[in-house]
Amino acid sequence: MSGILDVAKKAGVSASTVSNVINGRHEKMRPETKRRVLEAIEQLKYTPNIAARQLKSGQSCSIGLIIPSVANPFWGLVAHHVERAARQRGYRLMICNAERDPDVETRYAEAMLGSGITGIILGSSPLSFDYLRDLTARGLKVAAFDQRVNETRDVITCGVSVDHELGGALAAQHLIGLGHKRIATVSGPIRTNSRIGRINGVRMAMARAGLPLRDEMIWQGGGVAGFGDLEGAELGRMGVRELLSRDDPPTGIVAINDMYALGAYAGARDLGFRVPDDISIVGFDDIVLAEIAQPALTTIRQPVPAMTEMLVRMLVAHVEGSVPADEPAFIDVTPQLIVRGSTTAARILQPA
Amino acid sequence: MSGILDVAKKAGVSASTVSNVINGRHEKMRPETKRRVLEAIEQLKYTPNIAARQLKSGQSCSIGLIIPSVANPFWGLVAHHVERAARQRGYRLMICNAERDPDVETRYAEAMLGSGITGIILGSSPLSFDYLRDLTARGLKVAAFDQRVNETRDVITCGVSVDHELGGALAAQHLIGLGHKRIATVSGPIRTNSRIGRINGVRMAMARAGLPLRDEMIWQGGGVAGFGDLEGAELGRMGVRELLSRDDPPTGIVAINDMYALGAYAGARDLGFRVPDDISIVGFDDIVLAEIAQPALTTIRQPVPAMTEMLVRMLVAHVEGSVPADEPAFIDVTPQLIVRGSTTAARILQPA
DNA sequence: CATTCCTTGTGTTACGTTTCACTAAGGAAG
DNA sequence: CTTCCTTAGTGAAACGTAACACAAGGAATG
Repeated sequence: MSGILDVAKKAGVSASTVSNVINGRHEKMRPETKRRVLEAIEQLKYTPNIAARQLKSGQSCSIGLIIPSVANPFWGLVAHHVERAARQRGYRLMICNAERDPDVETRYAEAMLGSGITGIILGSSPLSFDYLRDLTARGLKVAAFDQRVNETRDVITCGVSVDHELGGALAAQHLIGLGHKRIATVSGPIRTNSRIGRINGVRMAMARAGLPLRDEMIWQGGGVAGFGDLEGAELGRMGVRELLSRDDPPTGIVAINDMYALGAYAGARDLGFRVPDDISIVGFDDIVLAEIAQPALTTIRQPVPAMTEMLVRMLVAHVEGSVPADEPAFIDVTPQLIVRGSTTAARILQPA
Repeated sequence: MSGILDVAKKAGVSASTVSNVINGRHEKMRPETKRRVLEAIEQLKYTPNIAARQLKSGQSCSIGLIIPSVANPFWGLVAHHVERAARQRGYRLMICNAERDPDVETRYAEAMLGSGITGIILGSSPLSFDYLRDLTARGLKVAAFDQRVNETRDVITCGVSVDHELGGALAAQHLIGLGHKRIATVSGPIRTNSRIGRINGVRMAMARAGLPLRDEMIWQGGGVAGFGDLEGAELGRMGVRELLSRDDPPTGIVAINDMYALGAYAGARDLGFRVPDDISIVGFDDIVLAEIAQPALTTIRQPVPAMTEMLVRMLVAHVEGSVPADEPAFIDVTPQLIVRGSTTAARILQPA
């Protein structure tokens, strides 16, 4: 493994000059010198040692992404776009999967900070960010996907989020507009701000239409600590089975995300209900499979490319310390209702 | 940011002793000393600087995973299990997404090697690994998911793979056993060993049954360089639409993976074909959604947890230089046919 | 009592890079 | 001729840690 000194010797210059070449300070030398150095680098197949560079400069040129659950293709899509946005700015992306477990998230964030990554994007939207306070106190910048402007500004640096309330409301309004009166929600643990927001949106829209969202219509399943979406589809299936087995089953379902919605399809089928004839289902996210599913899933789309672009831009600006003061730290984006085949008019005169 | 010297001063010992405490060489000191050091570490909230440690020791305690396409939940599952296996051994996992683009893969591998990661797992199974030869020459150990023992031993350190030929054959045999005679395959670019293997398996099984797999029944779509699975479902849809529009449409489809298979569902529906009544479809991988889909997808399951466990074990052994000579470098695992609802008996007396 | 050994540490160097102050050479201005 | 500026490049000091050789003090041994 050859170092900067070997290159320097071979090119007949000093290590400083080689460093200057590598780091693009070309104006400080003759073209001839630069050419010799580049040639030496080429011949020795020299690659800068990132650890040493980082140790010295404190910069890592990487950002981190902590994903709630790699099993949900939605987060795969997010990762894909975050990576693109980061790469455009010369940053690499380190992806970690924490299954929404604060302990695991803390460990990863700790490891990243320790390895010189000073900016991370957090995909989960926990109720409290207190467990990250130590890290942010030590210089970590945390950008939150799915976190709207709120009282946690001291620990969260910036955030981009779809308006979850609005999204939930759009979903519910769509069902209400189709004549549905008994609407239920299906979710895993409602212990993230995004989920609470979505459910609240449903509740508000229903309230505006004079329909109460009773507690027993908010189906909630799953374990206690660390809840990925690996089982999301399975939970959706269970939830719908249970809801449809009741005396007074709902005719419309708002699933907490598309994985739950696709699971809900299966749960409805298990009991002989047809989607959408017997039960209308709305998802959230608009993953690729939503369009492919049978029937194609009506869902609330999050504009992922735009969101990740903004988030990465803000995070990088903070990491580089070049954040414009007039730029808002938190940005809300608008979700969009995509109507497909999984929703239809409620049957008239449903049995009470 | 406090360093090892601050801790040493606070505990009244030398930096070496602190280092010994951190690295578990507890037998070299009195319990009392150790306690004082730990206390100082606690009070100062000291975390070792990973860059410095790595620079000094050359070890990074991380392995890398280069994923063909984060948009395919199958790779999400793989990432999940690789991460578990790595963590159990004290390694962190750095995940990168390269969309099967050799240039991107090279860049990421380069970045990882430069940052001290000497072992990576490669998810794609390209026809040639030559583009990695430079990296392996510089010390990178590459473990291949999906690569069977072959002539590339000099560049690939170890590998675990499902027997793709067998998997393809199982899929085809299943269809043949159900009376299907016109069987087609649907895939994106057939330019990985895994895809070639799967198609060959189909071909071999058909040949054994006296059925030729004609070239026009091997539908292949997609672009030229870098082909993710983001569009996998869409390609599956297109492929099946085209195949079913022919004069002599197939009655059975083997999709190159589950995403294509789910896309194939949509393609069949687009043309009014019912699955499985009019067309039987077999997938490959067994992603979570395979069971949820309507109808549930018959597919070839890869035993992901076992595969990742073995792969990580072998890779870590090589990285640590403690590889037992008797351990085989390449392991084949057996795929399993999971029969669900997307396949059924071919209609008797199909129109010629 | 002298020697050897063990325990419990310590001091120093090196890892490969960046950065900053500095300089040698050449030219322009006063 | 001197002074000053610019260009092109140098030298050395860090960054925070691990590793190795070594040392002080006491116990065991001959």
